[in-house]
Amino acid sequence: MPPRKKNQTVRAATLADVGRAAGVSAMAASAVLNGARTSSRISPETRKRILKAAARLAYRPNIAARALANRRMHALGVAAVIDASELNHYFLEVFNGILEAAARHEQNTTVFALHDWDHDIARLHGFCDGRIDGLVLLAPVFTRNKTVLPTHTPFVSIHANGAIPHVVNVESDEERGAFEMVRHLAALGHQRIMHIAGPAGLLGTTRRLRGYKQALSAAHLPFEPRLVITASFDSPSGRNAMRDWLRRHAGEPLPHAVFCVNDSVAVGCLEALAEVGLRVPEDISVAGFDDSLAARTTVPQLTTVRQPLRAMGQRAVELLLARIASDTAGPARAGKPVVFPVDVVSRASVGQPPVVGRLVPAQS
Amino acid sequence: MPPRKKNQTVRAATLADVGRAAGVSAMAASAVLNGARTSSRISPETRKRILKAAARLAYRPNIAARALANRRMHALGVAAVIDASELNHYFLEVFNGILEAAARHEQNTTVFALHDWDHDIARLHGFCDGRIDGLVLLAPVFTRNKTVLPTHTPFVSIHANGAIPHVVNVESDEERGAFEMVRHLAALGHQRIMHIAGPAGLLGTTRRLRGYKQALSAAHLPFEPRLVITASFDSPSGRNAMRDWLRRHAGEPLPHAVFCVNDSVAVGCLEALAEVGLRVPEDISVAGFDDSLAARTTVPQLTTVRQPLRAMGQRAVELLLARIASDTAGPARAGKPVVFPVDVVSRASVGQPPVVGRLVPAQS
DNA sequence: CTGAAAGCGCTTACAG
DNA sequence: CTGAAAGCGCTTACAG
Repeated sequence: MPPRKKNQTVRAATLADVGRAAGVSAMAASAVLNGARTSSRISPETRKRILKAAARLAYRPNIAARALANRRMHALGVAAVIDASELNHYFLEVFNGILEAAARHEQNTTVFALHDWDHDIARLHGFCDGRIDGLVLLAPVFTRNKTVLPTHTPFVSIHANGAIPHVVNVESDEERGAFEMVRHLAALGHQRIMHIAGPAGLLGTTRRLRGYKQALSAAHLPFEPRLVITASFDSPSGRNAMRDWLRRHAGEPLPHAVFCVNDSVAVGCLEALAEVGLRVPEDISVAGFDDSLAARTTVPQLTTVRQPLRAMGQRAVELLLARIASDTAGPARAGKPVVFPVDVVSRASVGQPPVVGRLVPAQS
Repeated sequence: MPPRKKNQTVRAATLADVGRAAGVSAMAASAVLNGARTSSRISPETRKRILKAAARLAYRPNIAARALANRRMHALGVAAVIDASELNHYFLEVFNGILEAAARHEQNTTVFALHDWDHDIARLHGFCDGRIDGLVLLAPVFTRNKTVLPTHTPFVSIHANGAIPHVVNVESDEERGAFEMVRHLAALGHQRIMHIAGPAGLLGTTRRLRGYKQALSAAHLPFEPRLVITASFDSPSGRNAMRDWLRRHAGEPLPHAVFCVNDSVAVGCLEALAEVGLRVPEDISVAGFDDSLAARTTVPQLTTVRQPLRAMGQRAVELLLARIASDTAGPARAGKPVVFPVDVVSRASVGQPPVVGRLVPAQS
């Protein structure tokens, strides 16, 4: 019986090994292989010898050692809550942007999954232990008065739910997005425009509601409080909210359109309308916000507001790298958020209002 | 004018700093703060002094230094192609599982985004430079004969498209999933069951097709080659494939059901059917595979095959950690893939076959 | 119970 | 053009 191949992990080659093999110092090898300093200081022949030895030994620089010597990990962190299935698409888009930008700048990306921002603040501190050079906070929601962030690490946030001291926030013009959408609906002739708002107290909810109100006023449409209802950010809550409203208002005039706080809620809204036999957009139009994956897979596809999530992720990384390079964890340009524009994306869920006003169907 | 607050990043405190502040050696501080070795070797009072000093200085261990000393980064890598929007949901689910398991074992997770497995093999080598202790290959597709993976790093793959030497693969029983789905359709009375297959040459395509054929045969249904068409894994290709087929077979008997290679293709199939006025599931049933996000947002929702993606991600991490602990990069249990069971998830897109056989509608 | 020493693998000055 | 030395911040033996 042949001896079993053990295939034990062999110690990886070091610069010293390479130097020895090439008959030079580890230093010379360093200059050639990882040389920040011009490797022109090494003679061409020596250089070739070193390169050959490195190839033969399959030399790979040890990142930890380099990081220790340089005091830079060339790694960025991303802290996010990503369990909630409803945020998946949001996370993925932004995350892709982050990865792209990080890769372009030869930075690693480490992901820290949180469950709850307030609760996990200690873990957040734990991440800032030299393994990353800076941290992107993805949609952080700190509700406590004074949340203390680690001081030795530069931060950038995306869609922060409120200003965080010393942290630049990357956000989109949600208020304008809501405004444009509702203006779009009004321009099509919709007059009774309903809004399914998000949970109270969140910045996104407030901004989108504000845009809705302003657009109504700009279109000289009355603001009717009973046309504003509340949901969470997920589709079941959207479905329930809409279902509920329909039940209570049977026999009354049907809204011409519903502007939902996000796409998931809009999906729930579509379901509730389908349940009572209302057709979208023939009987009633529905609009969302986010342009998530869901927006393109519903039937009909959702008219919605698109935020340039990928670009926002990229921008966050660039801001963060600038912050790291400038070596300040402090308020480089704090308080001045970077705001991205948004677009209305027209799809099939929004059409003309019906010529003959419809009523809310009686429930079975 | 007050002097501008510069807020320069101050050097983070080290063990030496803490030791000095507490009047002990760095070593004593190490034992108390990061102590693998019982910190009982430090007297309670000293211990308290050290803890207090550490808190005052906001001491954080430097991960790079620790990694260098330990030769272990406590970090895992995940290499994946994640741009393709169609893989998003797949990636997210698995990734969540990976993050959970990694966090449970106090491991970091670093993501390496690839564009193409064959092409990026050099970058893959580049990642294995001491920054991670092991690497999860997510759905790798190597098409070259001999792909050489780095030798000093343990690997685990998920859904590898073919065996990779020395790498344990975590996969699901796709063949059985396809079999069960088609058997389910046949049991409902569907006889003419169409299959929209994936691109040729991929393992997933082959396995699902094989399950389809076996189920037909088990149900004593004839295998009709013209009922098998090919698409990619995305919905536009699914739509086109179905559209095309309908166009060519106008006036012929309509299939009772369509089993699609994945949910995205099923979404495209739904669209093509809707275009010609066919109702799902009244006129024809449609089934997918994957139970992706799309499966729950279509109208009607998709009957599909669920793979336990999250659990598979977790398992991959556990296998990888075992491999790392055993300190072998070699074939610990190579060649023996870990196979997860799959389930048929019943939703509204599959119903009874129509009592009166329908014909493929003539195209406008 | 505690400390001085050596080493992890790399860099960056500083000498030749 | 090249090398010996010191240091990044932590650990792990080894002495007291």
